[in-house]
Amino acid sequence: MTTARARNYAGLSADERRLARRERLIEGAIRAYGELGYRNTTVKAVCEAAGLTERYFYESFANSEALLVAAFETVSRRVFTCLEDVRREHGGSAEERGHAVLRAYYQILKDDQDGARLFVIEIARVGPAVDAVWGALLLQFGEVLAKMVAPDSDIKPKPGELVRAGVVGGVVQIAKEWIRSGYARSVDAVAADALKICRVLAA
Amino acid sequence: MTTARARNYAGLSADERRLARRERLIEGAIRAYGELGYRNTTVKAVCEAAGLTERYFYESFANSEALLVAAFETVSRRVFTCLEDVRREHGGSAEERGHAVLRAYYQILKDDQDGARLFVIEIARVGPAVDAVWGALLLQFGEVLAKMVAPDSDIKPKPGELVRAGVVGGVVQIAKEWIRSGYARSVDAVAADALKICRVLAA
DNA sequence: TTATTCTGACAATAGCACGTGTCAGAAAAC
DNA sequence: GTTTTCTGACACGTGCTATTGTCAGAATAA
Repeated sequence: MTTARARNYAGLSADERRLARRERLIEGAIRAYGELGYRNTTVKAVCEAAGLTERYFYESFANSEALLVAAFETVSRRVFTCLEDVRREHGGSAEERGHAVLRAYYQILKDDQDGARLFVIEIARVGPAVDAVWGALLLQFGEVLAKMVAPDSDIKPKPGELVRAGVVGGVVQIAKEWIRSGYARSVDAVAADALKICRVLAA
Repeated sequence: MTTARARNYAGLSADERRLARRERLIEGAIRAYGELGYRNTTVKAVCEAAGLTERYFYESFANSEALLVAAFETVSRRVFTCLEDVRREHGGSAEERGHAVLRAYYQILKDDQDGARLFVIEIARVGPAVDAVWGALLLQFGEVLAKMVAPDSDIKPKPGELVRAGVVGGVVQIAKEWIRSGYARSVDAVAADALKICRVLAA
C-alpha cells in the first residue's frame, strides 16, 4: 500500500493538471458569460464551454460565484496591468496622459468583448460577495483615474471620495452605453468624452 | 341567474377593491425590496408585507418583475414630478438651478430610503425587460440634468450622447455610494459634488 | 334568515439547477 | 499483461420558489 498517488498524465503532475483545468474553466466562463450572461449560465454550460464536466468544476470552485470572481479577477488583472503601464510610461502632459490611459481602457474593452461584458456589466449585482469585489475595483479604478489626470507638480487638492466615485461611475457608464451600442463610435472619440468627465478630478 | 356580480364590499366596487389591493402590493413591495433586496424577496414575502396572499398577487401582476416595474414607476413618477417642478419654477442662474435640482434629487433619496434603494440599486440588472425600463429612465434623467444646467440663453451646443450618459452614470454612482455610506454626508454637500460633474454638460 | 359572493389560508404541482455519487473505460505504472 | 489511478458521462436526490387549485368561513345582499 505504497501511497503512490499523484501519477503523471500527459507529462503533467496532478497539481499541474488541476491548475490547467482551472484555467480552462475560467476561459470557458469568460466566453460563456459573454454569450449568455452570468445569470443564464449554468454550471453545466460553463463546463461544456471548457470541455470539462461538473466534477472538475467543484474540484476548483466552491460555487458559481467563486468562478465568476476568479474570471473577473483574471480580466481585471489584464486591464490594470495595461492601464498602469500606460500611465507610468507616458511622457506627455496630464491631459495627454489622461487621454492615453482612457484610450487604452476602451481599446481593451473593444479587443476582448466577452471580457468587457464580464468586466463592466455581468459583475454587477450578483450578490454581496461579488459586489464587494466590484466595489473594491471601482476604488482602485478611481485611484488610477485620479493619478492619471493629476498634474505632475501635484499639490494634491484631494477631491472628495464622492466626486471620485462619481467620475468612475461616469467612465463605466460610458463603457456600458458604448458596449450596448455595439461599439458604434471610435475608441478615440469615446476616450475624449470620458476625459471630459475625468477633468473634474484635476480641478 | 341574474349575473348580479360585482358586489360592493366596504363600500367599494370590485374594481376599486382590486386597485386598492394593487396599491397595497406596490407599497408592500417597496418596503420589502428595501429590507431584503429584490433578489431575496419572494412573492410570498411581498404578499405578507402587503397583508395579502398570493392569490391577489396574480390578480394584479403576471410575475415578480411586473410588480418590480410597477413599484419602480411609482417611485420614479414621484421623483420626476418633484425634479421637474423644482427645475421649472426655479428663478436663479443655471448654476443655482442645477444645485437646487440635485438637492431635491438627493433629498428625496434620503426621505424615502426604501424607495431610494429600489430606484437606484435594486432596479438594475434584473432582466432584459426591467433593464429596458431602467435604460429609458437614465435617458430621461439625462434630459433633466442637461436642461437643468443649460444657460437660459441656450444655444444648445448639444453634448454627445455618451457624455450625457456618463454624467448620469456619475450622478447615480454618487447616490449609490452615499446610500451605501448610510447617508454620511449632508444633502447639500452631495449635491455640490454631483454638480461638479454635471457642469460638464454646460460647457 | 338564506343564498351568494368574496376573502384568506394552505395544499399540491411543477420546474429548475445545484451539488454529489456512481461507474465503466482510458491512460499510465509495474 | 495486469493493476491502479484518472477521466468523462450521466443519474439522482435536494431544496427552493413560482403558480395554480381547493375550501371553509366571513361579509354582504335580498
